[in-house]
This record gives sequence, C-alpha cells and structure tokens, in this order.
Amino acid sequence: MGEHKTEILRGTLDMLILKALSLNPMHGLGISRRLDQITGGVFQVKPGSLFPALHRLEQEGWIEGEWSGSESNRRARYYRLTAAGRERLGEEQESWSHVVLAITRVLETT
Amino acid sequence: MGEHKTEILRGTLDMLILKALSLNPMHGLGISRRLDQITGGVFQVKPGSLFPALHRLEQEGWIEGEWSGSESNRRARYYRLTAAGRERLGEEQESWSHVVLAITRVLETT
DNA sequence: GATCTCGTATAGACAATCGATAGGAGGGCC
DNA sequence: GGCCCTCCTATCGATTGTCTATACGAGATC
Repeated sequence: MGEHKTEILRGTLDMLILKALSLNPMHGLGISRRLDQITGGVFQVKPGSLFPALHRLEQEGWIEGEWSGSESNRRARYYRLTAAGRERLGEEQESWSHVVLAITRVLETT
Repeated sequence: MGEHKTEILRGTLDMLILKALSLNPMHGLGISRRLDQITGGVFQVKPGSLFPALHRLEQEGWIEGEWSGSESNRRARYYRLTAAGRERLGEEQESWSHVVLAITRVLETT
C-alpha cells in the first residue's frame, strides 16, 4: 500500500530549512510552501516533520524565532538564520556534496 | 562533543547494496568492503547496519542468498540480485536522482 | 591449543519522519 | 451575531533505520 514518496528526505530537512532561511526570514508554513514550490512538489514537508525540526534548529542556536504577524495577518513565528546557523549550513552543504559524490561513484561503477 | 556524523544517508543503503550486487554476487562483508573502497571510505557500513539490511532485502525478494565458501575458505552467505531486485534498483535510482535534483535546485536558489 | 582473522548475527539505544489530531484566531458571508 | 473556511502552530504515537556493542563459530597460523 504505502508508496514512499520521499523518504530520502531524512537527514536533509535541516539543511533545506537553513538554506531557505538564508534567503529570507520566513515563518514555518512559508518555508514549507517555498520548498514545495522550488522542488516542484518533490518535497512536501508536513507539519509533523516541520515544526519539530524548527524547534530543534532553534534549540541548537542555528535559527532564531520571533512572533509577528503574517502577510495574511495571522500570528506567526518568523525565523531567521543566526551566524552559527549560516556556518552550519555551509558544513551541511559540504557534507551533502561529499555524500552525493560518493553515491554517484557507486552508481556509476560498471 | 563535536562528532562528525558519518551516518549514512538514511534510505540509501538498500540502493547501494542492490547496486553492488548488480555487478557481482557477493557475501555481506564483501559488499561492505566494496562500498568502502569505491567511496574512498565515505561509507563504512557496520555489521549492525549491513546484516539487518540484507535480511530485509532478502525478505522482500530483491536478493537471494546461498551459503557457500568464501575466498578465504570461510562459511559465507553469497547474495545475488533477483529480477525483482534489478527492477527495484532501477526505481530507487530514479527516485534518488529526482531527489538529488530537487535538493540541488534548492541549494542553488539565490 | 592459543590467538588472530573472517563472516555472520542480534539486542538495545537513539534519532527523525510520518500520520493523525488539535486548537486558536482572522476573514468573509449571510 | 453566528457560521465556516483558511492560516499557522503544536504535539503524540508509531514506525523505520541507523548506530554501538557484543557474541559466536570456524579456518588460519604458529
């Protein structure tokens, strides 16, 4: 039954959130919509994944949240990247490209 | 404690094993050594990850195991890809490239 | 016959995602 | 005012997959 859509999202969600926030401060659902849009629907981050991740990142000091009003005048928590978060993003991107390169090598061996 | 997480990207181990077996039938530790070698040490699959994965894949019918003697004359279980496994590998590769493309798009947005 | 290596196996801890569910609060409509 | 829809955040429980650590049998070497 279960068609696994994007389980490989595991472990990359943090990086994607940090990247999104590196462009503009956003609130949670804004990030979610942004990722969905950019990836053409490949990543549909559900609230049950998104908010725990945001709390995790804030806990680690990589993002900072602030309550404010959304564009549609709702109460929303806007997050922005901290300096540590920007550094972290760089590390994760580097690690990611290493991993992708390694996997690519495996997949290309004949 | 700053630990560099060498954790394999979740969900990719199955694909890597299938790919390795698509080249040659191998026993468990052989697969592990092969991946380590090809990726230059990026993936060091530990027994605690490898064997559960192999059992999982055999259960699903994607690989088939047979007891035999290893090159060093030990008792070893050689696995080979089934037809279903080959098909599965194709699906996983396609899914993987989709995901990588999507993530790349996110990381490249400015 | 002690010890090393090879190869397989499993138990327990742990982290991250998902599905489901919840609720407050603004906006539009009648 | 009363209703419903959407927006936005939140959390619980289950599931999955990885890790660390430990274990054991058996061939190799001496």
